[in-house]
Amino acid sequence: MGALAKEEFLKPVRISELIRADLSELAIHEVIPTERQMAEHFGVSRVTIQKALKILERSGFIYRRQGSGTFVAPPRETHNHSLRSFSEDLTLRGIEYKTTVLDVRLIESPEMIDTTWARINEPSYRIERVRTTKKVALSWEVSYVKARFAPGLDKKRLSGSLYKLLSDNYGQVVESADEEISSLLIGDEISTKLSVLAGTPALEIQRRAFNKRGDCLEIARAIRPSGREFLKYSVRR
Amino acid sequence: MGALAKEEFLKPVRISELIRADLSELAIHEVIPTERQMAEHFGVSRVTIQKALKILERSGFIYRRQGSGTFVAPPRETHNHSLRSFSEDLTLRGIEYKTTVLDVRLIESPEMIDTTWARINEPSYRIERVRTTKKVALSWEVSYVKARFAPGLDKKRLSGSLYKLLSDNYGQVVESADEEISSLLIGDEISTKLSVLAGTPALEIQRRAFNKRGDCLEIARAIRPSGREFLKYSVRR
DNA sequence: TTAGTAGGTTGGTCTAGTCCAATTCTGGCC
DNA sequence: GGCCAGAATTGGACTAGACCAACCTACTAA
Repeated sequence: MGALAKEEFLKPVRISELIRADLSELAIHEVIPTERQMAEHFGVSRVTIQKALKILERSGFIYRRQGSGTFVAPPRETHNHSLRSFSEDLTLRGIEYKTTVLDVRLIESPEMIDTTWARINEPSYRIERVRTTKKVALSWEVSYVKARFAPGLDKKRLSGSLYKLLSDNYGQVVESADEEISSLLIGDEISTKLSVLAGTPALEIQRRAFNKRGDCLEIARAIRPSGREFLKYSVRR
Repeated sequence: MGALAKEEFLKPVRISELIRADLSELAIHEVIPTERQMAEHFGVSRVTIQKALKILERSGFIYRRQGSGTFVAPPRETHNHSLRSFSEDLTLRGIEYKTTVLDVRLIESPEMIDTTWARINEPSYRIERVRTTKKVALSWEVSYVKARFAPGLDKKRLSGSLYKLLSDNYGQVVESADEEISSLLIGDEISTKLSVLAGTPALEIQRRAFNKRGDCLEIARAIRPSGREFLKYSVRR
């Protein structure tokens, strides 16, 4: 503790980052300092340390055993799976891609919205896009974004992340999403748009994205031809 | 608090269930009692109430706004996605199915384990199963379970949930799992085992399951022909 | 009417301390 | 040497209380 500046902010998240940085110095299954030691070291209460350790435990960096101590967990390939839009997903995986906007349109009358995979009862923007790398077609996507959450969306640049745009321009943060995944064979229409052979097996992903209050912001459907491309999920009880 | 029996357990989880039961009486977006009121009502501290509400918030039943209150969230179709084995998944969705064990075998020498989707370096049980409903083939699955975590596994009944068996008989609880999903066309070998036409599009799911300490208990691969069957995921940031 | 301010309410966060349960350590006994 | 009982340690869970920031409302002044 010593004579540290009191102005510093040491929330559990911050502390968990500090602890996490030290973990790399330690061997797998090595014990780390006790809660009480850390509380004194960081000059905070034990509850705060417990929250920091809880974060690291949920993230799979440590595991804990009552009566014995806290230990460094063996590394895992996909540590953190968080909610990502399709483009964020690609960016994170280091894949360079190009987004082509095929169509953006405001559909005023709800009955004209032709989604078969989810109902939407209000004016929405329909965004049709294709993502490609240098040579390979990655995905064809249609999103419906409710117009009241993003007025004037058709005037914006849609070649980047849709979620980032919603957050930066409209304060609408996607908090959770349901996804349904199925497989299908690519038909004629999409095969030309993606420049792949008709009959190629593909993943079909249908997504509904929600903000904190449970409002559905977006529904989307994506077709991803599978050239050994995987969707990764990490789930826990 | 009064003269309540001290033996009762009122943990945050229990309280969250009590609150959750009352939610159905309320309208969507209706405000619920404040933390302080609930703390007094249940005779616990405010921190405990906060933990209970945190559970409900994460599950999507309520949303909260600082300075204003806690509110009932609109219902969502898939509220809780938790980690399930393939069979738990089917049971929860109310699908009656039959499990046929095609093969169970202890593979003593690691180099004989022929997984192409994950490395496994120690003796393991290989379990090959097929799941069917009355008429439709649901999935073909191969699991490798490390033998040191489940000695004598081949003597057990494998027609139920593998995770339940690991938990009940060996104390090995699956805490988290990585899944990779891709699509493929069903080939000759699996088409006969599943009684579907070769060339049918299908989902390919590869799973690695871990206990709390990060030990990999099981790796598995499943093929699910897609007759409009969906895999559902719910993700949050 | 309108704009602005002050005060009370509510969730968000943290502290210091208590009690408990699981585990490990230790010392004595056979 | 081996075993067992008790002490010490560690994480788990909870309490009571404090302070803060966002929010809402009601009153006030222009």
